[in-house]
Amino acid sequence: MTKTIGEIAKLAGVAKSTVSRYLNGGSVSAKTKLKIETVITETGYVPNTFARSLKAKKTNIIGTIVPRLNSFATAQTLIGIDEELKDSEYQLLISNTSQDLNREIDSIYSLANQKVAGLILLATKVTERHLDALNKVNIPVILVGQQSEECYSLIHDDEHAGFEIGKYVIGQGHSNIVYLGVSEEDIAVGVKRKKGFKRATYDAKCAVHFAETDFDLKEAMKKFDYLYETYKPTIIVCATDNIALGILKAAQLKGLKVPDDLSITGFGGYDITEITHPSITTVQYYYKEAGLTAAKNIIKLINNEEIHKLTMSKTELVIRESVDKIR
Amino acid sequence: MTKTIGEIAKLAGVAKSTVSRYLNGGSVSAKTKLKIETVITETGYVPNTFARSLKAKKTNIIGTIVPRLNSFATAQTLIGIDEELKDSEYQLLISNTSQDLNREIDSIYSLANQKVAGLILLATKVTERHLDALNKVNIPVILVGQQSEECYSLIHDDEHAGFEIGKYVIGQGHSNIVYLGVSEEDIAVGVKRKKGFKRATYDAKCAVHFAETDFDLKEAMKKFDYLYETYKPTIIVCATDNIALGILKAAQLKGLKVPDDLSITGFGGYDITEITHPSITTVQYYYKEAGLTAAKNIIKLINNEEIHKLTMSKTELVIRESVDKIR
DNA sequence: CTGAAAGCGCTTACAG
DNA sequence: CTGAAAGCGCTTACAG
Repeated sequence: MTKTIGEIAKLAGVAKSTVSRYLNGGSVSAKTKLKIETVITETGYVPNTFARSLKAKKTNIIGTIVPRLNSFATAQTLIGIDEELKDSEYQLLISNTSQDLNREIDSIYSLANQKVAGLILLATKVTERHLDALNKVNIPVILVGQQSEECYSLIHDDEHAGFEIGKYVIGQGHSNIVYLGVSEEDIAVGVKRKKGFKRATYDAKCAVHFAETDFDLKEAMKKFDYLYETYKPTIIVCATDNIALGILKAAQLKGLKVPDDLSITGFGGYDITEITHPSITTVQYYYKEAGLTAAKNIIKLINNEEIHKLTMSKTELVIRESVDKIR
Repeated sequence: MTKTIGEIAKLAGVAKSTVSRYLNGGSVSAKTKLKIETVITETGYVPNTFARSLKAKKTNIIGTIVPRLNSFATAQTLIGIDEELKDSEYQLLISNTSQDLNREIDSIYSLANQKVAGLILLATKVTERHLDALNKVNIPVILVGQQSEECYSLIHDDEHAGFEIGKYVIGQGHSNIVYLGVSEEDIAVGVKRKKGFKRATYDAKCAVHFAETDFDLKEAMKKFDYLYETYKPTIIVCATDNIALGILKAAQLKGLKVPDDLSITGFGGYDITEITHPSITTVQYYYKEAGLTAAKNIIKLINNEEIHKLTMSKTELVIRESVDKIR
């Protein structure tokens, strides 16, 4: 059924090597080119990827390692990568790790073993083991979401995002604030967003109470009562939209009116924050665009073109209904 | 750097074919087995996938074609598949089509060309072209979400789901109902859910107005005003949670209180329906479990084991806050 | 520009 | 149980 390069060669009356050269853009005369072209379209010939990869010792696959499949940020980033890659000669291979660090490391080696042309790593944390693995496999890599001195990285401007939220919250007159962040192990979400927020609120005469939770919505809900009762804040600034969603739900379950009784903000710009009632004031992250850029960059790296060590994706404050003006 | 089977053979003092046999579970004596084992662990040898696939003319890849990446249903199904496959000898390859029918067909051929061992197709529609392609490529296939006589299928019990919602809505005393469905081109969502709902409401003395929208949340929002003004329903039964989310938002924007002024239901059991205020009464679909089962089934097919032509995934009514009791 | 030959790293009958 | 040999479908120097 499926043809080989040898059969194509025979049908076209040329040598295998000539067909191969035609396929790979080598020098072929106009008329042999035509002959081969005809045969190929007639037969619907498609080269065998394995044979090709075996010889060439590389593939046209871009491996993308993601921590989870069911996240807005992941999905959008993947969509961006996919969009950029689908019309290129590269193919996207997605490897999910379910937030298991070991699987993440394993995936690096396993994808390298499959001779992927490049690697995009949607990172939540960059450990020594990551760096070590990336070093060993020695293929082009782009980190997305976290930054490392030793890698090409694409990050969102978390600190700026935090700063914008901080400025806005102060501007709305809030002076008793809970900042509900996440562990500082996560540099982007845990450290930088908070840092930007601190910088914006530092000079203002306001109390900011810092608390921590994880990325889980339900966990945030559980934390709500304690935070609200302890600090009686007029606003809870949440380090992710997901956390904000949890706080919103918990507040509403308690019978509070948002934003009249309590204001809430998030980070990320997940679609759903526009749909809740009230809609949530947040900072828009451009995940899809980041994916596009990451894909473009990895292709450049593969082609030995220069790219910046660090690419910054912008963020933008989106003012909606969940923040009250305090007078 | 990376070793070949030949080097392993030399180090172990045996022939390549013996190493190969060891690798593939052929008969090898205990002591040669030990020798080879030692060398392999010492060297960290990993067989070259391409060489293997080239010879064997097949891979251990399960291709999964998805219509979109940013959907709760897709994500959950993929998580299920991934979970089942990650500890097996098979690898998951995800191919996104962005709801482009042509890309869907292309993906079938392209994955077949890559000699995937099996194919899982998260289908929204099954056309002649699909069947044709599936037929031609002649590899094990499982359809998920839609059913076809000519394929192994795994579907959710849409009709039952529709029936349950219908029974519940009637039981709550609603008699002026809008059923907001989708195009009948989609058998599962457009036809079966409605059919079940009709069956449940047929005998009741109530008015059901059938309307249609697409899968887009914003589109549903746009439809709201007309539906509400025209029919003055006490409830809008939406064919997906996404549509329900749109209707909920539109109703709230109009200043209606849900469920006091208007009740709303969905289908799917998306996480977010639990978080909205009010939470949405819906039918829980078990996407992740469906993914697990699909993966198990495709492996059985690959191994020439028997499976049922049709597997039904159950659905379950989840009563929450968005439906009022009418007296 | 074109072709013959070697080789990529594995597996698979076939002998022994 | 074990090994030598052929071959999977391609690409890549090397001659011409």
